[in-house]
Amino acid sequence: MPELPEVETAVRELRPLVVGRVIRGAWSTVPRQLGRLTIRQLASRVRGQRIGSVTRRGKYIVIELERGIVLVHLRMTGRLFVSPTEAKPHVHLRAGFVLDDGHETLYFKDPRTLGTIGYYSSGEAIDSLNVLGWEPLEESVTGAMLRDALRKRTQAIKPVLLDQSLWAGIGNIYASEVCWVAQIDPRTPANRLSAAQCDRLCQAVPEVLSLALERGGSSLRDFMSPEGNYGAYQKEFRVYDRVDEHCDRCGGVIKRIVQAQRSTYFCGTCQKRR
DNA sequence: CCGACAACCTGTGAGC
DNA sequence: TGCTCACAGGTTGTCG
Repeated sequence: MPELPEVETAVRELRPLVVGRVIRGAWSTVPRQLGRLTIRQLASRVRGQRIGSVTRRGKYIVIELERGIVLVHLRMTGRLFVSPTEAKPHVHLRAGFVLDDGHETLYFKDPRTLGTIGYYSSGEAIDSLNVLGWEPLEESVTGAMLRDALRKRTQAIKPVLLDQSLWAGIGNIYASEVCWVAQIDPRTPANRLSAAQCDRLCQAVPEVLSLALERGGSSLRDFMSPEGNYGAYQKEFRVYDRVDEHCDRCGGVIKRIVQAQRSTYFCGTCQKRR
C-alpha cells in the first residue's frame, strides 16, 4: 500500500498517539514477519520500554524505544493504528503492542502478511537504514548529482526510481507520476537522461511527493491512515491507473506497460525521449 | 553486471 | 452464482 506520503502520514498521526507510552506486552500471529526473533523474544525485549519517538526513513517506520528500535515496513497492505484492546482480534490483525494499562493496543493489520516488524539495537537499525538513498523531502538533489548517480545504470528510469538506494520512498504510483511531471519516457535508459531531464526529475520527485503528502497520501482499495482517514491524492493521479484516458497535458492517450514486473503508466504522446 | 522471473501472501474485481 | 485469472501501494533471491 504505502509509499513515502502514506508512510509519513501514518507516522505523523501515530506519533501523538504512542510517544511516551509504555509497551506492556507484544504478540504476533505470523512469526515469519518478525525476522530473526521469535514471538517470545520480541515480547520480552520490548516489554516495559517507553516509546521515545516515531519517525520515518524511506518507507520504514522507526519506533525508538529506550534500549532498542522497532522497524516496521508496511509493504503492500500493512497498517498501524491504536485502538481498544480486543479479546479476540480480527484475523488480519497480525501483531500488537499492548500499551500502558492494557486498555489500548498498537495494532499491525496486514492481510497479505508481507510486512515486517523487527526489533534491533540502535546500531543494527542504523546499519539497515543506511543502505537507503536520498530522502526526497529533506535532501536537495541537483541534476548533476542525479546524473552522476545514474551514470552506470542502463535500466529504464522508471524501475530505477523504485530502487530505494537511489531515492528512498518512491513506489510504483509515484514513479509513474514523477515521470509524467518531468515529461520523461519511463523506458528511457537511466544513463541516457539528458542534463535537462535530470534537472526536471530532481524537481518532480519532491514536488509530487510533497503534494501527495499534503493530500494525506493516496487511497487505493483500503489504505487508511492510523486515524482512519483516507488519502485524497488518488483524485490527482495524472497517469497511474488511467489507461486509455486522456492526458491532462496534451490530450494523448495514457498507456500501460509492464517494466520489471510492475505496471507503468505514461502518456504515449508527450512523454518522449530527450 | 544485467534483465527476467519466481517467491513471499491474501484479497478483489473482471470475465465467462 | 461460482469459477478462474489477472492484478495489487514491495522487496529479495535465483538463474541464464
